[in-house]
This record gives sequence, structure tokens and C-alpha cells, in this order.
Amino acid sequence: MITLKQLAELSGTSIRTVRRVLDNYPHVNSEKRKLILDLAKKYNYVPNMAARSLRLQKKNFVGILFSAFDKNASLHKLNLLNEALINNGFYPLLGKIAENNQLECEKMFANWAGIAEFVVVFIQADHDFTQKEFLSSMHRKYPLKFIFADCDMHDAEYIVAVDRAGSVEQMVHQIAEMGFKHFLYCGKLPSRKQGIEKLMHSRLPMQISMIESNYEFENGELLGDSIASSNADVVFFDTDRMAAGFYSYAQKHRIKIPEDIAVVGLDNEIYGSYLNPPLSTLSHPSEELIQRIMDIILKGKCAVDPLPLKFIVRESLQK
Amino acid sequence: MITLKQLAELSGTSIRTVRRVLDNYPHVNSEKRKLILDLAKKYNYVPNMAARSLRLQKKNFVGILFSAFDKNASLHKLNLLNEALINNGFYPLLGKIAENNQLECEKMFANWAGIAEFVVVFIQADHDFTQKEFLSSMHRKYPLKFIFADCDMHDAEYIVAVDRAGSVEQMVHQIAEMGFKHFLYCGKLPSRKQGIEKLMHSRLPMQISMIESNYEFENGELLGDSIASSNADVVFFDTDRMAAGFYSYAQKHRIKIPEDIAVVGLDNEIYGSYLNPPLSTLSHPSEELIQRIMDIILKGKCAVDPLPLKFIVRESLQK
DNA sequence: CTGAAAGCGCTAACAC
DNA sequence: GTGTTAGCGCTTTCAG
Repeated sequence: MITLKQLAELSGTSIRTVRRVLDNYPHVNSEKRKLILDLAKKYNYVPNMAARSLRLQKKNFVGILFSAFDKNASLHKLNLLNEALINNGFYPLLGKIAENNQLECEKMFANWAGIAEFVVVFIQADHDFTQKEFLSSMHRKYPLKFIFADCDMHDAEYIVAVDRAGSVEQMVHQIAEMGFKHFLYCGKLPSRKQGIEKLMHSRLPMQISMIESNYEFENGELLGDSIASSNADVVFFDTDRMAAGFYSYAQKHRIKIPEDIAVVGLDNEIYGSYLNPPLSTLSHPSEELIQRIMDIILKGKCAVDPLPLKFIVRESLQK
Repeated sequence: MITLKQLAELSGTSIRTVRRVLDNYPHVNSEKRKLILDLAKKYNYVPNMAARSLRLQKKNFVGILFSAFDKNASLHKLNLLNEALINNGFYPLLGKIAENNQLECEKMFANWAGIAEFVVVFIQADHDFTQKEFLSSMHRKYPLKFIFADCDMHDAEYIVAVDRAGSVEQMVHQIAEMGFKHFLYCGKLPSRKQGIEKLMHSRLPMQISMIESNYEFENGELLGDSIASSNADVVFFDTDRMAAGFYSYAQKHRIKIPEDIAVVGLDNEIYGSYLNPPLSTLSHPSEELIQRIMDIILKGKCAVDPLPLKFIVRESLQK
């Protein structure tokens, strides 16, 4: 690690001159310029980030908090955000939310303060309410701007919302138009359920039923009998992995998808397209989400209308 | 953002005293102590990371480079590493490998130099040879220590190796012991292939065949006919997603797994356990890998023996 | 064209 | 017990 000062000494000039050269300013004796450039290259001068940000009072880092790292969609968002940040000269700093240790979190935020201005929070809607409140309070305590991405928050300054309920509602309309007669919803997540409930008493030319259930793989499998005996011709699950569970049941019990019953999931997990037939799903608007996050970070502006999910129709949904 | 100096002024003492209090040192007038603590709390003093690391010449950051972010296993490793780093007082800094832009990479490394000592590189074995060479050269150019995790590198200082070939060989032995008679390998990745090739001329009581192929989902599906007519009673694929492709073929053609043919994949992707029957697989030794990385970072020591994959036998592999 | 120097916020050695 | 100060490496202002 060579410093500017050393470079100045080696070249027999001063720091000021070295800087002019490295900054590609004009008005430098060309011999000195060459000498300095050679030396910089030889000793591979790299500016010290810590000193630079101290001097410039600049916050180049962006914190990233994830709670559910296990889903394909989370990974995709992380990838996109990472790339966008780096392309714009920021350094993505990964954090973690310590489940039962708020002190640890606070320590992390304390350390981030001073180098980061923004913290992007990806916490699944429907989960972690206490953590969201905690984070919300951190916003007041530390000089950090929290951007809540798809978190179902209402009282924070920077929010990028995703309208799951509205998108689910929209999807049901589309399915009704396709000619299905009996729509079954399996799950319990409010973000989905609310969309269905809005339709329960509408005069859609399609019957709507619900089965309350958890949303894991096993639940989709366990619910098989109930679904089969429901007479529904299309079933929608809270998650793709729950839908995958039903696929497993269907295969064992020789239920044909979509002939006997059409299936739709949510999350657009990679394996959905590996299933037979490929699973239809509601996909996260990851690109748009990241775009909005970057708008906040770069321009401080924040669109208010929530983003819709994208309805991806594959072979599992055909009439 | 309040500073130590301001805190000293506000409390009518000096920096030195403020520090003693904040560091919980004894020998401070208890009235002053209380006053300072109150002020620190009121103005929410947090030390400035940039200043601290400049002063201490300390490198708290650890860079992380991923090339294949799309796999479940990568995500798991990232999660584990992230947690381990944070628990040990480091800040995980995400980077990206710009495909065709080494200049961009260099800029990133230049910026990392000064705040990071280590860079953990997760690049899939069998891929990205040019990038690996490039990274290897970066090691000499920038004052960064690259830890190559599961990268099939040989000439770097810090390597955490995973022995795919040996693990595949071992697995074939186990399968032979289970009583299978004809083992078929589908794929082309050298890390797997080499393990099989070692066995081709051994006197295992099991026939071994190979079909050269790419390792994506589609390939597993397209290879269905060849596999079905091969008379093999067990088939091993380069990747789980390729195995999933064969599952899709098998379902369409009423081939029963494992009765007609047993199946094994590699990667332990989450959806493997969602398949029907659950897919047997060779799993990445993620925990051990991260453990070794942390050993290098914390103690500078690096175990030399490569880590084996873990053979996970599920219902897709039964005699 | 080029040098000297202030100061970002922190730590730690040194003084009293 | 407590105050003063040097200096980490950088950027930038001010003089010449």
C-alpha cells in the first residue's frame, strides 16, 4: 500500500502535483507527469477508501438487510440490486437481522452510520412484524435512511410497495374470463387472502372457495384430498412450493394437471418451470422494484403507486 | 452525527475523558461520567467507521465475489458466510464480476484495497477459467488476499478445495454395493466425469456407461429416450436440474423412479426434495467450506485436504 | 505551474 | 483523574 505522500517523495515533488497528475489535470510539467505515472503504476497506487470517505464525508455504502434468503426471488432481487449499486458507484454491504438480538443489530447500524446513508430492507410482507417495528425505530435513532422494499409498511419515509392483493384479484378476473367455473384458494397469507376476499361477494361467473392452510410444500401435499374432492377446476396456492406439494400429490393419485384441475402458484421459483406441466405463477416485479430503490438512492424520489405482480401463464393453466 | 469532540465540548470536558467514559474505564468522576453518558445517549453518538479504520489501519471488510448466484447452494453458502463474518466483526461487501469488463473489476478492487484484507471468491469449478486467471493476477496487483472457495484452483495462496471427482467415485462404489448392475453417467463436467473415468476400467461388479451432454434441465428431458433404452438401472446427472428434466420425461413416459431406474443428481437444490420421489443427490459441504474460510480469515491457517461432497440418499435411489 | 497546510473523526501516547 | 496532541491518507484552499 503506497500513499500519495510516498509517491510525492519518490518523485521529488509534492502531494499537490501528484494529485494533479493522477486526476489528469493539465498544467503539469510533462516529464514530471510521466515520472509520477510510472511510479504510480510501478507501486500500484490505490487511494485509501477510509481516508477518502473521511475527508469527503461521503457515504458510499448501502446496507442490505434480508430476512428470507431462501427463495429464488430474493436471490434475484439481491443480484439485481447488487449490480445496480455497483454500477452507480456504491458498495453493497450485507447485514443480517439477528432474530432475538436487537443489540447486535444496533451495533451493526452504529457501525454503518458514518459510511452508509441508505439501508435497503427486504423483509417478506406477512412476516416479522416485530422486526419491522424495530427497524422503523432504528430509523429515528441512527442517521440511516431505511428503504423498505416490498415490506407492507405504511409509516416509513421510503417505501417501495408491491400490491399482492390487487394482483391476486386481477388474476382471478383473468381466470374467470378464461372460462373456469370454480376457483379454489389454498393458503392463509393476508396479502393474498385479501385479494380473494374482495371477490367473494362479487358477481363473477365463477364460484370461489377457500381452504385455510399454511403455505409450505407439505401443506400442498396434505391438502390433496380436500382439493380433489372440492370439485374446483382451478386452484391457487399462496406459494409455488405449496403448489409443488400438490403436484406431488397429483402425480401419486393420477390427477391430471390442468385437465382435472388447473394450478397457479406465487413467487416464480425456478423449479416451477421444471415441474410437469410447467407451473403458472404470479411473479415478483423484481426489476421494477430495484429500479425504484435506485431512484430513491440516486434522486431521492419515491413513486407512490404500488407495483403489481406479473401473471405468468404456463401449461398448468389451460382450459 | 455527533462527534467525540462535540461531546467533549458539550460536557465541558476533553476528548480523553469522553473516551474513558465510553470505553467504560474506571477513574472518572462519576458526575462527569453520568453527564457524558446522558449526552451520548441524547445525541446518539456513534463512532465514525471511516475515521476509525483510517486511524487503526484496520481492515474490517471482506469482499465476496460470486459468479453463479442462481443456485440454491450458492445462496446457502452466501448466507452462512455472511453470518459467520458478521459474528466475527467483519462487514461483508458484495462485489460482482463484470463479464467483459476487467477495468470495472479493477476499479472495484482498487476501492476495496484499504478497507478489506480478504476477498472470498465463489466461482464454480468447471467454469470461467479466464476469470480465475484474471483474479489470480489481481492478487499480485492489489494488496488483497483472495480466498478461492471451491474453485478448482491450484496456484493460489488460499484455497478451500472440494473434491468432486473423489466424491463421485466414492458414490459409485456405494451404489455398486447397494446391488445395482448398470450405472449410467450423463453430463460433461470434468469435475464429475473424472471420478467416473477412474472407475471405467476397475473391476466393479457393475457396468458403467456414459452419455456426454450439457447439464441443463432441457438436457435431462431430451436424453430421456437414450436413458430409457440404455438398460441402466441407475443414472447419475451432472446437476439436480438436469435430473429434474429427466423426472419430467419419466413422468410423461410412465417410467417409474426408482423401480425402473434410480436417479441421483448433484447440488442438493431445494426442489430436489419436492420432486416425486425425492431426489438423491450429492450435496455441497457448505458448512465445512465456510468454516475453513473463516479459519483462514481469523487464523490465517488453511487446511490442505479437499472437502468431500455429502451423499444424500432419498427415495429416488432404492433397490 | 507547484508547495504548504488545514482538517475530516478517531485512537493512543504523553504530560501534568 | 484529566487535558493536549500527533497523525492515519486524503482533498482542497491558499499562496506564491
